[in-house]
Amino acid sequence: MLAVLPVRHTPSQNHLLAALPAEILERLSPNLELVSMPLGEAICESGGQLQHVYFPTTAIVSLHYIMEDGSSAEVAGVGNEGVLGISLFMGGNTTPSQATVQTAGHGFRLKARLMMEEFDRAGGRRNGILQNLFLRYTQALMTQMSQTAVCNRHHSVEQQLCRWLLLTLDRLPSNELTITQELIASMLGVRREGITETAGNLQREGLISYRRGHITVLDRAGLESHACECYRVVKHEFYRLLSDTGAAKKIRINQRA
Amino acid sequence: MLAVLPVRHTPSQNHLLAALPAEILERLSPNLELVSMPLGEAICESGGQLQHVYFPTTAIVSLHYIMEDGSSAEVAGVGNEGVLGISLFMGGNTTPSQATVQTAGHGFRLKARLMMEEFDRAGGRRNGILQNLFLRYTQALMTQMSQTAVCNRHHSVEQQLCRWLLLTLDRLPSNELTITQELIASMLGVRREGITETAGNLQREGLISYRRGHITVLDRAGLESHACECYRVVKHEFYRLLSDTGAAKKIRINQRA
DNA sequence: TGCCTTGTGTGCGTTAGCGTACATACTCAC
DNA sequence: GTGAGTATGTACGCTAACGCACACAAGGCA
Repeated sequence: MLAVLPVRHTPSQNHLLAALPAEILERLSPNLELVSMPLGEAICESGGQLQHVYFPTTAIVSLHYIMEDGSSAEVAGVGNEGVLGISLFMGGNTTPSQATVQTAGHGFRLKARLMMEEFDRAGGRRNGILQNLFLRYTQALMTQMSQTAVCNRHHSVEQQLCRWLLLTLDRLPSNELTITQELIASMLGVRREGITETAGNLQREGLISYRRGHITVLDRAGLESHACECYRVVKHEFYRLLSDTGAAKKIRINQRA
Repeated sequence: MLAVLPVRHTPSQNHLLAALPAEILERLSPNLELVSMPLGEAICESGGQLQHVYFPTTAIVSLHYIMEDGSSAEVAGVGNEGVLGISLFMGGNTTPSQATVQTAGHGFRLKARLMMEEFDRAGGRRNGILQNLFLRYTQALMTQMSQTAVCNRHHSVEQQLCRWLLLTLDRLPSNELTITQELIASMLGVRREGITETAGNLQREGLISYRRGHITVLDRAGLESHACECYRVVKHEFYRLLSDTGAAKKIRINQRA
């Protein structure tokens, strides 16, 4: 087996970091610590004082709530498009929901104190660019939560599974997700058997193929047509609020002007 | 008929405004415009450029999403504890969800520009006190959205109705809500008949009584015991993040120190 | 007063998803 | 290779909530 190459991990694999002006990113970089995020690990937000915020690069984290009777449901996901620990700069320092790694991978973390320094830094004519970006991300996250609420109310398990697969796929480099049906079921808050049946249908229709713990998306467009509008709404809103991956340079130019 | 007495309306009837240090509230007051918010009126956030933010005093506004097929569901409510138009300072300027007055009443509004000036104002050692307060409110709102998602997934219509009644009641001065079962149904995203049946049960148990368009809560504790944990979670989180109604003075003192 | 709109009550049959139980089939570690 | 442990497949009865259809009643307005 070849050695793992951590060299391949760079902060800009996280879109939020990548969208920062070079000046800020350079200032933060020395303090961005590469961490491995194994499946099932609890990331901050679980109750205690927040020590770090996390910027996933290849990992995906699920924000979910576990109820008194043990059942649970995801309210949103966070991958390379976002950041974990927003309750730090939102002022609450924690949330009632849990954050658990749903797809193992890596990410960068930043000490809470440094995050806050940067967040509170006054920028040009407005408050910090980072603050502006992170608040826009937070709004996009709210849209994801709202849409989850609506989706849970009105859409079928099949529609929801398709939505979930697409949202997850969008955070990954390949078209294969490594996850069990059991875990998907607990994210969606439905029975495992429901996922088995639905996944079977999707496979029969040639949209996906899967084997024990692995799902490969064969027909993305097909999945989209089976998904509810929620996928599009969330996607569109993330794009609208955070199409900064390309706009980063513009901001940088404005900043220097 | 006696004349309506708008004199009775003061900004501090809105808890968020009341929690502001006197200095800030005094600065804002001349620009706070008292507005009537009639049932069914659409409040900002519906797509266009945001002109004002709204601070309800006696009105209650529902944030909900209307789907392509016309069905809808509430994702959160905003009453005298909050503010409408957070997407202004969050940077998105609009949201995919709608905001509609669910209980007629009044509120104060503030021009978008003035809101932003105050939001971006650097306070003492940290950024503005107002910013801090409003971001904490936003986090509480996120909790409400998350919990709605979870509740929609797992809880019965009865549990949800109880939760909804309690949350609405907490925003009103009396124990009577003026609303039709039809409207409640569309908020919860369930059939009207489902509400009729459930409300009938609650009435039979002596928890509420109602007549055409009016519901009176008779046994608050009883309702709580029929509601799911979601009510408590949301309530607790609002308290944790915004128990500033009393803390306002403390902040003011700190500010002057 | 009486109409007419709007809200509420009730009764179907239908269905998606649940809970439970158990059978089969991968894979990984040994 | 073999077994243990975990993942997936399938079946069956059950229930909450749905969609629809219609009866009835309350209250505002003429």
